Amino acid sequence: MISQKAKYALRALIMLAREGEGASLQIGEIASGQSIPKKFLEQILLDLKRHGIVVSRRGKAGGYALLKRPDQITFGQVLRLIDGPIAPLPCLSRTAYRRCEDCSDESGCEIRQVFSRVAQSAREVLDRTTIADALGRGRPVVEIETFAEAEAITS
Amino acid sequence: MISQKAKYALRALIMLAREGEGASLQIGEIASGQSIPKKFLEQILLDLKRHGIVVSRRGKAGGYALLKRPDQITFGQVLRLIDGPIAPLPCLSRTAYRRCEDCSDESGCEIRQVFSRVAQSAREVLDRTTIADALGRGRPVVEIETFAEAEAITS
DNA sequence: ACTTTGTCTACCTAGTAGGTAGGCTTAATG
DNA sequence: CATTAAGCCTACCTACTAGGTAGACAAAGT
Repeated sequence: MISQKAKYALRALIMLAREGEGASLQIGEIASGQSIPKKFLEQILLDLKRHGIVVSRRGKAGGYALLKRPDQITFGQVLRLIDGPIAPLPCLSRTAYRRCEDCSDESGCEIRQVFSRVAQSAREVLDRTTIADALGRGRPVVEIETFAEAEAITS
Repeated sequence: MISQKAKYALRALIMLAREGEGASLQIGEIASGQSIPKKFLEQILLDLKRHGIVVSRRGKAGGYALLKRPDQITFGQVLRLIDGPIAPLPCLSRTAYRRCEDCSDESGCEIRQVFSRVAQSAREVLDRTTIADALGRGRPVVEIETFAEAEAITS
């Protein structure tokens, strides 16, 4: 299950993207528009800002706007930065690999083998789908044809 | 991330399956063989028993054995009974559907649409792969379709 | 100055993960 | 029929996390 926080983050980004290029919204507008607790959203946006996805302006008439283009923000990125690794086992994460303590033979681990397929297909969706894709009734997801291309995205 | 408990359950089932048809093992044997805390494993096996996956015999020379055939026990079943729903959103679970509180229009929800693809592919793997599949060095039941997928498995 | 926005730090509460402890029941076996 | 070795059951514990709240401070527009 993805966290409430990640859902809020995605909803906020989608709302900002809908606003159009360069446009900004205030925390309060997003919060009431999406029924997100305002002070909680504050922390989330701050987090997105620290990761360079969004910019803010302070003071009267301040607010938040997207820094990256909607088609350059993937669900995977957002999810990783809010919820942590996507992989179902630490030993399968590319971005935050950790050995399983109790696993003696990683490459022979049957459980790992099965879940590696789950992880792979989850990444395939999440690292390819962008905020822009989610937005319109526009075309779903672009097919990726080469392995190199997939690698580039997954980085 | 799947829980430690689910991993233990799967490892115990795999070990029992390796033992062969009708054969039984004691909690202690499984616990030490797989480095699982014994009293914790006790609870897990009890749970598997209540769900009809495993049978026990009490008293001296007791132990546990598989009740279902290894090819009739899927990873999905085990995961659901230990960790709960597989779906990344409550509103996507088939076995434990729940509306998202704060979602006004479920069918139009962009987040749901994206994650439904993740859920779908996770189910595709987990509900098809059985303990028997995990066992052998034989390849899993599901066809391998993409290069990336093949990469992931051999890695 | 004053007001309205974002920023930062601290804190809170319920629930869960990952176990431990210990008494009770069942069944071989000597 | 007592002993002993297994599973069964209930209770409990500790650390951590999810999902927030609270409130003082800092910048910027008017």
